[in-house]
Amino acid sequence: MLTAKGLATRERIVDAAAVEIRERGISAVTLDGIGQRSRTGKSQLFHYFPDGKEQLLLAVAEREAERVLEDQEPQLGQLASWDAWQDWRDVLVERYRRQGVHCPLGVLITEIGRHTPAAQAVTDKLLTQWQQRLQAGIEEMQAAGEIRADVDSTRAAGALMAAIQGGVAILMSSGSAQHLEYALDLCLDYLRVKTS
Amino acid sequence: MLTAKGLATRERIVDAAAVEIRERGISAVTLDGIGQRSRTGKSQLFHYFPDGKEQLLLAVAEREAERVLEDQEPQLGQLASWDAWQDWRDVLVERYRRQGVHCPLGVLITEIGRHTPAAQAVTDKLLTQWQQRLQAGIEEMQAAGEIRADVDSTRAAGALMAAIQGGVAILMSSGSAQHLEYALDLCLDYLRVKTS
DNA sequence: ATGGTTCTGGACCGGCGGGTACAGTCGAAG
DNA sequence: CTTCGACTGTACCCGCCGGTCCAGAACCAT
Repeated sequence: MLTAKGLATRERIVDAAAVEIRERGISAVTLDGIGQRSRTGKSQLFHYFPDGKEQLLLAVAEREAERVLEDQEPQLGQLASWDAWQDWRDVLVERYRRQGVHCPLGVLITEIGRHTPAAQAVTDKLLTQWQQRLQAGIEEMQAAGEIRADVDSTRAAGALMAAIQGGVAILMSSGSAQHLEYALDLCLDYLRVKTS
Repeated sequence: MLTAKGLATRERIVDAAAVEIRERGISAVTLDGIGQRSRTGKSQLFHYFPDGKEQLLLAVAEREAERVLEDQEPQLGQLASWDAWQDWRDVLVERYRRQGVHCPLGVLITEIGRHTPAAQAVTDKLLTQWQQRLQAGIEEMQAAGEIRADVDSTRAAGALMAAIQGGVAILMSSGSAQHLEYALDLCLDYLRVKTS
């Protein structure tokens, strides 16, 4: 089992791993480095994560995935007016602009993502939840007559997801959030169109 | 200098590295593995790439970047009608659907991309060229009266780029090209809108 | 053929990093 | 205060992998 002290240590390790990934990049992350930053050693590390590095990295991925959605609250839950959508857009852009070049989640996924099913599940869950929230917002707007009824909300939400992911990908490699804004705004403009 | 034989060997090495990255993922790529697949040894490897692994990987990245644009020809150069746009879209989706989970370029960039300026330049060049081609196509359509004149071609082309990158990113982690299609189609629908 | 260059094979090295072993220390329950 | 499990520090192991070295084979020009 886990005592309070143990839990705190475990948390310190995950935090340290997350920071280490952000600052040095996934390929430069070492267990020793994580140990040093969290003021622990490999013995603790393997005590809390018996399966070693992979298990630890997975824990970090789960934590980061939760954070992605949390950072969009409360805006993501109140997409019932154009102002609200704009607010959400601004929060999202700002969040990623600040994060800048370092996308711990993306890096984590591309690194361990396609090999282990567990990591893949983390991505799937995040993407699905995110998209559902957007779709719910679109449908709310349709119910209020603000978006044409003939817009396919699944497709639109899916496109929005791709726009976000792509914008962030380009942000990571170029450092500019311009594409993210372009893509987001184009999607929103599309939704705002009154007549097809 | 380089003899014909040497050039062939060099090519074999780059090919082998590209395949190795596709099949095993960047983190599992080793010089020994590349040597084995290309029926060479590390001595040749360092003979043709004195700066070692990084230089080799960069060469692979350059090759893959060129291929990305080549694979879209001739469609990318003839975006002068809606049918042509549709053809381009289909070619793109099919290309990435076939490539499936393995995106050597993306992987390469996220791995060595943000650290070395040389690798960053490869991405920038690809993205810029690609976007310019799209923008030229949009402007051609505008000149022909097929797209509203008040559409900002730079923004639209940028959004299209983000849509593609995001769609591919999701394709890589989920295996489905659905999002890529949604995003592409939404952008094209947006361009097709007659009245704002 | 002969000299010089390019090309190739194979043995070697050094350190880095994930993982293990073990001997403790702490802390709470009885 | 004892006891037992959770917790922690240290030292160690070992396989892997990027990189080096050098001797020799192949190739090319004159």
